[in-house]
Amino acid sequence: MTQTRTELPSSTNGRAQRGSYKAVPASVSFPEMEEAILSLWQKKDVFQRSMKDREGGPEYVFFEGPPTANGRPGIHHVLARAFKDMFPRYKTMQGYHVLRKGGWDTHGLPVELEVEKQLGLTGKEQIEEYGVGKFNQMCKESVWEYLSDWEALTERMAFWVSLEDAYVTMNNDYVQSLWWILQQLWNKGLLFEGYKVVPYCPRCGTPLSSHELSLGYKEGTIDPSVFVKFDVKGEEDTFLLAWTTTPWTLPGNAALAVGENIDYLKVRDGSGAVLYLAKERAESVLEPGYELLAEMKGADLVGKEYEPLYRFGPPVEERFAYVIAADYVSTADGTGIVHIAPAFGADDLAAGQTHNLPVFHTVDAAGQFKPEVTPWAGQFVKDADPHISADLEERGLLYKAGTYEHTYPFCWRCDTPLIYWAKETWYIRTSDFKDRLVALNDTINWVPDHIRNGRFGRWLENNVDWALGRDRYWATPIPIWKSDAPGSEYMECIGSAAELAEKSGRDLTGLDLHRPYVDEITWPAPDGGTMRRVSELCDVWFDSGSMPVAQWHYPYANQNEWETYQQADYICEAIDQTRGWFYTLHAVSTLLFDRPAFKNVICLGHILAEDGSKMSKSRGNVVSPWQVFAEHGADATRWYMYTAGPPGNARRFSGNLVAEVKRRFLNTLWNTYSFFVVYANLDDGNNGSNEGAKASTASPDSALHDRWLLSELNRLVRDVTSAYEAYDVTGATRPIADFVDELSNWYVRLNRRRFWDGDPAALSTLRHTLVTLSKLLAPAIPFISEEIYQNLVVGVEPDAPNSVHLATWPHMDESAIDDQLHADMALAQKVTTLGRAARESVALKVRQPVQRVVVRTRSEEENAGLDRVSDLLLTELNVKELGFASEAGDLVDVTVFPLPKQLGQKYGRGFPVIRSKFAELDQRELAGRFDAGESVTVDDGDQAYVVDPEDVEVRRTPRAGLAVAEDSGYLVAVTTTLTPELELEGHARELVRRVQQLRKDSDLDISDRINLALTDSTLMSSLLSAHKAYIMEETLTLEINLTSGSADKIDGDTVTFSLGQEEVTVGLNRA
RNA sequence: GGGCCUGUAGCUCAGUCGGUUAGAGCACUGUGCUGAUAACGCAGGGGUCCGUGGUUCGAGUCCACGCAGGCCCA
Repeated sequence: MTQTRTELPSSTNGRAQRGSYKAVPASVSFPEMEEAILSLWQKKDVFQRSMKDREGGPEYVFFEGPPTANGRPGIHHVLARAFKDMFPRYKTMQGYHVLRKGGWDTHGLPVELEVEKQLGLTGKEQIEEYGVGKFNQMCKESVWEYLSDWEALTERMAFWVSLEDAYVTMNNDYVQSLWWILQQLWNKGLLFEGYKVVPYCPRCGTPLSSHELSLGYKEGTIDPSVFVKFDVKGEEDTFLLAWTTTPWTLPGNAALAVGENIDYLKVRDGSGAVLYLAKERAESVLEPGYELLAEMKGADLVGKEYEPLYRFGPPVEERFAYVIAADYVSTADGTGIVHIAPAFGADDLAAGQTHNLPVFHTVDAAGQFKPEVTPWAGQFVKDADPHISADLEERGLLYKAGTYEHTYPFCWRCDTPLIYWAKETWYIRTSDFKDRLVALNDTINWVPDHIRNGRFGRWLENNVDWALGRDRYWATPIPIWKSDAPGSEYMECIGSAAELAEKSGRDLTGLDLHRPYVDEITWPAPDGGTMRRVSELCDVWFDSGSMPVAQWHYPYANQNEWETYQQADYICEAIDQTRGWFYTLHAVSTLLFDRPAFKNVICLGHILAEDGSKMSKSRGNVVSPWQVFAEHGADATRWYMYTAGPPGNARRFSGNLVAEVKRRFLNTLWNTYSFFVVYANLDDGNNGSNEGAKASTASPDSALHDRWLLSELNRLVRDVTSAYEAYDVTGATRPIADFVDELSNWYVRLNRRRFWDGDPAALSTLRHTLVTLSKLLAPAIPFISEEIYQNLVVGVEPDAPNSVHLATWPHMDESAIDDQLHADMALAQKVTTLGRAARESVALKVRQPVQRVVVRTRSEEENAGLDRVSDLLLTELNVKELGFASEAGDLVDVTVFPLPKQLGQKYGRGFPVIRSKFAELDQRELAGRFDAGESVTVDDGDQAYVVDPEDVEVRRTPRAGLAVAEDSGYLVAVTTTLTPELELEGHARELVRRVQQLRKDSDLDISDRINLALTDSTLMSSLLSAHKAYIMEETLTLEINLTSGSADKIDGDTVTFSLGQEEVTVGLNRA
């Protein structure tokens, strides 16, 4: 509040600064201006100071989701970085200290693949041959391939983040923090080895990554299709019918799954056997001639037990061979009853975990049946398929068999069909924390809101244990050492390099905590074996999800920093991170600290090409950020990102779309700013001949306009601030664009005369508005806001902070907000628009004054409001008097409009009755009764409805001699008859306009004085006798000479045009 | 196959608690404009509010079932 007052002295602020602003060109190259601002920031060290100056203030914590620098940054990174940048800037201006520590993600498969490509290697065998040490060294270097691109782009778009201080996930300090976290989990018993179903190549003996998997899908693969009968216990000759294309998984069967809400049938087939299957599948699966016995829901089948097809190996304790419900069961193919083999399908394994089913791991690492599967031991599983079918057929358990054509994955390297196969790997037991994960998520502010209980919430509700292990090379080694003594289960989890040194009794200073070096560290196990590291590495998502801890090398250093920065106020990434970074941050924080890692998160949609298609290299529709910055600037790009639509939606992007916001918003802002500087810099010498005009600025209207603008400005501060507080980015930006439009096309346009006259109140109001805007815009468009602030504030106020990004956020001055004035002015704008439309309809140009405007509003209050701004309205519409339709007597048609909201809520189904009854009545009489404050009762024979005056709107429509325009209950009419006086005034204005245009065309300075020569006529002499002073004053004319006779006697720059019925020539000479 | 999101004018998007005739910008056409503005004002054409059914006096808005597109997973 103090701020508002100090910056708005009523006296001489605008005047005092005349000539003191840097001249501003009307058109500007934003990219060039931005480059200049970048070096200004550099010179003044503004970014560092924006953090340093706020030390001691409350902390606002931002976490940077680390990108990988081994790919080139694209426009989608600009999107994310624009949104990341905004809130730290806002909070800094609010007085918070915001540390902006950067980060880099450096491990993982993409890095390895890049290096494999460089070295021409294909596959793990070749990597091992090449040497893991050398390979990882290459990875370590490859990580920084595009670092300079990232740094340059980050700077150019003004994303303020400390890259020199960034955390790097591959550094030993970082890795040791990860080890510490794993040791914490280990101590809590949350790390365990279990099965994970992976796509597996039995020939290569290796799982495939999803990336490799996608290389090898083949359409039209032919596989067996068998329908198997599972004998239901306790029901004579009755079977559950299930379908599979992988008979070799049947010895691993542990259960059958149905969909709870799917309809099932019990039928008797031709052979007399009774079968269960889904109703929807019966027609296509069953041989014709079956008999329907019963119909039931899947839920009714749950729990039924059946005879296992096979019993290999030792007996198991767990209950199995019964029907469970699973929501992934469908009736798109098969029988609606799904065979569950936990060792051979990801869904199967998850269902098995849920129901505590045994995992029958019947297949070895070579894809062959294990010895206990006696009939087919040692056979490759795919080769065993026909034998298994034959066996079932023999036992009467095969309903039918055939082939099935589908898309199936093959090894991209050796073309062997892949199998889905349960591999032992390390897990984090997150599923134990499912309830906490869900409960803590409920406290997070998600933008958009639906992610919380939608995509993210559902993902948490279906939480399965986090498969942490990876069989690769370039990632954080899992720090578990295991005794190699036969049969030994002795293991230790190591939390730091120092601990490892102590265990091994070696000096490990300088040891690179990656493969193969950590694998070389061993020590004797207590049980006589040797402690060796397990072979696996961590999922790289564990790296980034652990950054709150690991970016500080906690707990081995920086305890204070950790205390301060352990929980983020704000993070922001794209929607694909729900199962990536958002999840891993949340999981690590929940398991370790039982609290969320972040309080607010903006989840961005993806960027699409201009036509809505995906942006990809192969389509050739990728937009380079550099090109857009060079053409339109970073501010324009950022502003487009913020305003184009809700952040969670996918947004289309192209240079054209950015060009549009630049033109519409940034240019308008810039021109308003440039306008201000031009007039604020005009020197006093210009005003000698303007004394008369100057007096007019003292009209009460000027105070009204200033009050209105300041009221709007403070409303804007209020709305933008609360939008920022709610992480509502469109709410924090779009209203500013609307405001700037009003500022330029309403306030400035209506008050041009005052600026010309140097009215201090107008200048100081506009300056205050522009300065406030520069602050409100600083977090969004850091360059232009800085440019404006530098000129309007730093240049003239030596004590002010010397960057807008070091300034404090504007305070809202509640006392300046006048809601009534807001409503009055909005109504005036509405009426002005309608009035112009009315003029348009009879081709009455605004320059031609008319006598009277008649307005119909929706209430008496609105009439009063319009009355308060009537001067303005009369000027805008160029009319002499304002009247209201209610006073117009017989000149109006009257209708009574029943208001649906009021009457609908009162009478419900009675509303249409009232409406039709009213339509039948005499409108003038009906209106008269309501006008008199009476209530009117209508009766439909059953019920009487009382309608009060406030339930209706009486609409009066002017008739004769008026031009009319109407919209949503408002109506504006203007008189169309012109008196000679009105016509003459119109001519005077026309003449002035022509002279002004001539001045412009003659390249005169706006303050040059002129002499005019005019062709003489009767019209001209009456025009001059009535309006000479006006014409001279408006056009800065010192002398007017009338020339009789031919127009070519007139010298100087001339223009000829028709005025009324006459041809007129004007000649202009500089005085 | 599952989950989440989106669908409103040729394009980009608003649309409050269900309530008066569904709006804005761009583009197009016409026209106007008194000295910042490659700007602005006004008008015109342009709508199956994705579809079907339901709830309601009343549905772009609420419910159900579909369709299309996007994303994530399988």
